[in-house]
Amino acid sequence: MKYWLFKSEPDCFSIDDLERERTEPWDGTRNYQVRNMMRDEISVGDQVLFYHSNAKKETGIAGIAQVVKGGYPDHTAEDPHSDHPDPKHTSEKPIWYMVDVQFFRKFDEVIRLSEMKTYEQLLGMRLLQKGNRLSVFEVDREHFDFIVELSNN
DNA sequence: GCCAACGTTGGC
DNA sequence: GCCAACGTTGGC
Repeated sequence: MKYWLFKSEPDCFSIDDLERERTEPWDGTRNYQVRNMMRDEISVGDQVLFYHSNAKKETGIAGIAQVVKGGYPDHTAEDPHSDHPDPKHTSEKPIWYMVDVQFFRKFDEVIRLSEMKTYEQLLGMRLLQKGNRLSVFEVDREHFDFIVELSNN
């Protein structure tokens, strides 16, 4: 089993939205590195830290989700009215992929980015490295476990 | 709203 | 293949 961090702007889609919907396709990713992970690496049963980026109040990790469907073509790319259409993507030759995630748990309090920066144990996390703009990346188990512990305090 | 750090595009 | 210009991300 692998661990991941998925970023979402809460104004657009938050942990509360996922809790209400229960399961959602993580569509709209238009970055090749993320595409490769969606297509090849993220699989059913993997755990996901749900990160609120660009949040008005609390930027940080808001809860946990679980992958319930592995990579499959992101058909929203075919829809000219979607947020991120791509005419080069077709159902015969898909370019973009997505996975389905299911709500697992919402943290009582968002674990803020500013708080995470204070823990030596998390310094290696990609999230805390300068210039990191990937919206999806793998998380080490130790970092995942540490964050889950923080959420229980 | 500002701006640093990327990623992508396109001319050459 | 290089690289400037442009667009996007995302913290602050």
